[in-house]
Amino acid sequence: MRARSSSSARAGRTPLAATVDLICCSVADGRLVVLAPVAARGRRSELPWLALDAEAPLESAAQHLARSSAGRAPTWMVQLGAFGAGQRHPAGSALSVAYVAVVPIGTAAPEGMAWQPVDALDALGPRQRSMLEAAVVGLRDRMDIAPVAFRMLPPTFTLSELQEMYELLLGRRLHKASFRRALQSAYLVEPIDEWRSEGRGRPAQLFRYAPRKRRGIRRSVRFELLD
Amino acid sequence: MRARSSSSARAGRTPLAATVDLICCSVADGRLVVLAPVAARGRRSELPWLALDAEAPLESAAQHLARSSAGRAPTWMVQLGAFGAGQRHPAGSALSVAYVAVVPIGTAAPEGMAWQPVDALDALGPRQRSMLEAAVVGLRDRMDIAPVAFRMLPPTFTLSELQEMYELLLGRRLHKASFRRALQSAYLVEPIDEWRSEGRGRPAQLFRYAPRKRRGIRRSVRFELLD
DNA sequence: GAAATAGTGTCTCTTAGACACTATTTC
DNA sequence: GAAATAGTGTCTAAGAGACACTATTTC
Repeated sequence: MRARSSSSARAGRTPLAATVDLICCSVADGRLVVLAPVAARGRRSELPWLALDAEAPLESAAQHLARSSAGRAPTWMVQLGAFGAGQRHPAGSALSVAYVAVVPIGTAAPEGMAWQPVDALDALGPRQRSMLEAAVVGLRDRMDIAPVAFRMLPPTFTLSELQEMYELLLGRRLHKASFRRALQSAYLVEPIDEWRSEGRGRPAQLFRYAPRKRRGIRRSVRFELLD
Repeated sequence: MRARSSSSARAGRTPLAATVDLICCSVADGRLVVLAPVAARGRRSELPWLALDAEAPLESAAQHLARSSAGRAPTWMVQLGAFGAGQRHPAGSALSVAYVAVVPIGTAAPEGMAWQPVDALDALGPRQRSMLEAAVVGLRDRMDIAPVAFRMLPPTFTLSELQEMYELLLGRRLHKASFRRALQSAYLVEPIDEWRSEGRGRPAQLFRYAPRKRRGIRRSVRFELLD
């Protein structure tokens, strides 16, 4: 068979149902959590989704879905990719475009929705399970090039809070002095003239995310292939 | 408006046309090239695509499209994401799922197809142009975690060829000694008992891609945010 | 021998992590 | 003062890039 390319028949002959799905992440009780509608007892859980129509741009649809499920605009969002591939979806759609979004720690879940720890959200359908796994990996992998951790924090935060957020998302402990040194030389935060005392211990200075333009970050070649 | 989640209507009410699109890359004459059907004079160029139906898994559809357009199975392939968003597509589809694939240098284009330098493929439609740009960035960004450069080379190659491939994809020169040192300590290649003489100069030893399992690559935290 | 390409040894500078320390608060 | 948390200075080892060199081929 040689359908080689576009010289074949026009598309549109086989219309299919598609959705935009949302993995909206935040942090609660020191765990990564995801927004999901409260499921009835013993029923399948699912992630928020929206039927996609031909007119609306993907980004708008995702933004709209995020706003309506989280009750506020996400502080960061990115497309994860398309999922389909014979995996069942709650909407019965053939294709789903997944977006991962982030809202700051402490954001309340709207009526009918709840924050579920990502590792405790069992009863998901197969396709949405794949998406959730991709989302967790995706957040971790993008932390070095996108302000994921910052967007999960309130506008002002302490460096310890920032480090804890990094540790949570990366899933491992970090070295305090190294963390601060690297942060310093990246010109990403700016101290504000405010301190916060958290019970015992010396009060911590508050910082704000204020990235300064940096020219040409010239990474060296890295060979971290696993395959 | 509060459609909050899946509690709204079932999807499937608004079926739409979708395609799988392929950005199949290789190298020719020291440039990154992409596979495209030969366009008639003055006509729009386009990238290979395939109408997507509800049954076939995305991966299979992409594999099939790649085989039929390149005349062989790609040596590496990954999904780039979904594109739609009000950008026109040659098939008139509402949604396209893009895959970027790689075949080794020197692969001949099948009848009716041709290798076009990525920076010379002007007359693409808006959606496929976005995909092409995403593909080039995607290849570059994945080089450190996936064997993209290796898959663009024949099974055996010299270290100079490998370095040139890295330089081409990264778009910058690399330091020879550093490159080899890093490669060495990554245990990715294996010398074979064969040398190649390329005209003048000392013959180069041939190598094979033979990654050895490495446990826990523990990258340090990096802050390379641009946003 | 000259030119060209392959491949390596050494030096320096940067940086990540370890360690240990100082600083400031509550009890 | 003890305990707890914030924040820093210094040492060491690893790694990247620069430089210069050796090695092996064709002409």
